[in-house]
Amino acid sequence: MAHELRTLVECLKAVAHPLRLRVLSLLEPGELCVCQIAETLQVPQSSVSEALRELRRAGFVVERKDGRWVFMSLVPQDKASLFLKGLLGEAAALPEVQRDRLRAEAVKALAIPVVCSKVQGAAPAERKVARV
Amino acid sequence: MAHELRTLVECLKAVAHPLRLRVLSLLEPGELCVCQIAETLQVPQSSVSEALRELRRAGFVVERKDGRWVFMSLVPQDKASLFLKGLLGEAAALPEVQRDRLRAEAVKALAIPVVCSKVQGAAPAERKVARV
DNA sequence: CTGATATTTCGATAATTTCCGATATATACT
DNA sequence: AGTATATATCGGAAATTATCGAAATATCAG
Repeated sequence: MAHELRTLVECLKAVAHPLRLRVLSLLEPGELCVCQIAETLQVPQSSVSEALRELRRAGFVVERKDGRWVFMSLVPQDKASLFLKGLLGEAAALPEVQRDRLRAEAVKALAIPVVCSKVQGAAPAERKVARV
Repeated sequence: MAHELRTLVECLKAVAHPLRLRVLSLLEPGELCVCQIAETLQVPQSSVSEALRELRRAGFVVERKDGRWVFMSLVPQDKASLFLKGLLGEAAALPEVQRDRLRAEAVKALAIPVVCSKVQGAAPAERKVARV
């Protein structure tokens, strides 16, 4: 996997972050697109995008583009690694992660465009028109 | 192990650091005292002490005091965890870590007080009396 | 092309982490 | 007691990371 200390440390940093670890755990059962993740975790879409960029840099996930959306999934040989198996095992036991998984099931039941539209308008609690 | 996402992330942060990961790997074969680690890794003693504090906080190592010196070792049940086994396995393959191990063997061949005196006097080339 | 939608990148502040010398604490020795 | 030794903690400047709205990019649909 990593051939240098520096590289291994970068991998560890990538997962040593609550959002990124939740995203990684969400992907264990299978691929999801960015907006599905954002909706599931209720965080800004740009934050999800940045989290995925780091996970990709570290080599944990890969993307598959399909039209407008981007599906991310765990890379299979990483899934086989003792380290990642151990980590995902630990994570799967956490209540936060289990809640995320349930929520993901509900989100996956919806059509993707519906999910995406929810995400883009979601963030500011109250905001209607008011441009500058 | 961790019962909360926060906790698990703290554990990951603890090892997502080059010095701390090297220290953790050094301890795999068995306990070492602070000055042995500092001498092996050629870093300031205060840095080793801080690294060990973080590793202890994260629950990876425990201390055993013996007179003036403090021996640190991995906690056994952690060694059994899939996560740590995987991580230490990855780390053991790294050239930096292998070099550290060799150096540790040489250091362990010396008497501890000798090692300690090397460490404390290391940084400033020469200092003799001069007390304000 | 125009407009809508999905995602990425940018910008800029805030928060956290790193690093190591200096100092403090703790234990041993005399 | 005092001195020496081993480790811990502090201080605080520099570097890194987090965060998220805003702007940019890319793709689709007419």
